Amino acid sequence: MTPQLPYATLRQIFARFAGIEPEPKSELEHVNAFTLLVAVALSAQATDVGVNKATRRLFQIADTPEKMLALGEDGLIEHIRTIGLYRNKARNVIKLSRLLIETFGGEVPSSRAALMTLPGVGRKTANVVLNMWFHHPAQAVDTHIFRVGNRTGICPGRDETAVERAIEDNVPVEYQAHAHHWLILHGRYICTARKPRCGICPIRDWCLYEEKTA
DNA sequence: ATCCCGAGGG
DNA sequence: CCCTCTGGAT
Repeated sequence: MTPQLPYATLRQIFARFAGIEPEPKSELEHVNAFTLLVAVALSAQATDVGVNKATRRLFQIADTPEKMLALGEDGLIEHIRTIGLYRNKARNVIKLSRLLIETFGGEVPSSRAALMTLPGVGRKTANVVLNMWFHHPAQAVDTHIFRVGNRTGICPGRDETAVERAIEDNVPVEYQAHAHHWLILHGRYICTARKPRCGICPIRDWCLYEEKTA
């Protein structure tokens, strides 16, 4: 495994991220807590661009659990057919909407345990909602953060939970609130899975990745 | 470990 | 063609 970069180096790396983008935010479109939850659930193994394309119209029709139930599973499928895994996602969103109404008073719950009782909501999705909506210092580890964390040495770990711990234990506290989105954006546009753009990487000086091609 | 599963890029 | 995209349930 790639060794963990020292604390002093992480300070320099995140100071660099903060200089480039002081207020990094999600590129997932949403209008309230419910639509954020749905958008994040739909984003599993899919691009933000693809999810936004589908939810732009969907959320004009169904931006509450009640309206989502009224739309129904088949109606929902018509909107998200262009997103991968759409059958599982449609079923989960309908069941999740019903559960929100029947068990949580129509509100999105604010604890990780409660969020994870919702169908289609695992630890990663729960942590994104906690971070973005409730401003908890929760570290959601997705495909980008897992790859970037291990490739660079910023937050290495064998599985998602280990990476989550590495962030909590090693990233300077003042940077933890924004760490998630900084790492996401870095992974999406610079440290890409297939052909990382090391030639324009702002943290190249500290990176432990060997293949520093252009 | 496997399945789900379309769009976009290379 | 193959790989990747803010995973989760079985």
